[in-house]
Amino acid sequence: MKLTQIRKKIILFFKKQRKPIAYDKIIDYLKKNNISFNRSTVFRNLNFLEKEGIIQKLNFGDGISRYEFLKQDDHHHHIVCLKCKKTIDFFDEDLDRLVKKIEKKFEKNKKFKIKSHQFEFFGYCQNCS
Amino acid sequence: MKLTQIRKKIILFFKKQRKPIAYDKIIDYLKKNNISFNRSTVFRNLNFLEKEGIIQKLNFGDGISRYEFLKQDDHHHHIVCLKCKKTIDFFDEDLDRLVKKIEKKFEKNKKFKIKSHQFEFFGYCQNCS
DNA sequence: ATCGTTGCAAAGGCTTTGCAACCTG
DNA sequence: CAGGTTGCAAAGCCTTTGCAACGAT
Repeated sequence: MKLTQIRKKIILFFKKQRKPIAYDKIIDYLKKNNISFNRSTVFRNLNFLEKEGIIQKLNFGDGISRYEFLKQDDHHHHIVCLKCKKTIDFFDEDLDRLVKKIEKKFEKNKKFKIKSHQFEFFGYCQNCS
Repeated sequence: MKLTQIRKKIILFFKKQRKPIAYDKIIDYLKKNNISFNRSTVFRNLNFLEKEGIIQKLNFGDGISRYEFLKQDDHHHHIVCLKCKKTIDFFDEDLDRLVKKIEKKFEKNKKFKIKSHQFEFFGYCQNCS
């Protein structure tokens, strides 16, 4: 992986934020910091970084792709405000255990090779409700 | 709600299928059955039927909206094949209980009013793996 | 007859692509 | 220096919208 200028900036932004970021927030950031960019390049980098496992694509059901910096052993889920899109991370040990159990069951019974899952809650945060 | 010709056909299709259907599958169906349609009208009906709670929008993380006929007391989740997009429904009582517990916890601690959640598994079905 | 719904055409928003030029390693 | 990466411009999708005409109740 080549560390081009724009790629560095994007990775840095993800590292600093450590939360789900939509494409247009990245554009805002680049503009605000007078970093020259091209939209295709930003998209290409998002796809690339996702493929490399550096960021993770998230999907809050509003048609907007968000990405989040991915640390190892950092499995967590999100609670997403339907209005302001603020997110809270959460991890629940019981849930994790149960999910693993369910996965095993389906690999066995339905011969379905489970690769990933998405689990997010939606609602309204204190400000928005 | 007016039962126009096209709306009837779309609802009928959802009722017959009882599984997640993408927009273009609906178009295919209408074409195959020589039902005249207009793309905007199909979209408008999908939005309308979702708003009315007749169908439910699903989100499998591939950027394609899928909709599924919604029965009352029919809460279930999906296991989705990453390749052919075939889905298996599943319902797990323990999971349901745990989800409710988690929701309560977050409403209390984080003052987050939970409205919905998405929980889907992804992997490869027997044919595709 | 009313008012929700449709068809049409156009546009909007997000994302991808081909190609030549460029820059990183 | 080579091959990955970028910039540009264009196009591809999916989806929405304004408006006049239509049709279900």
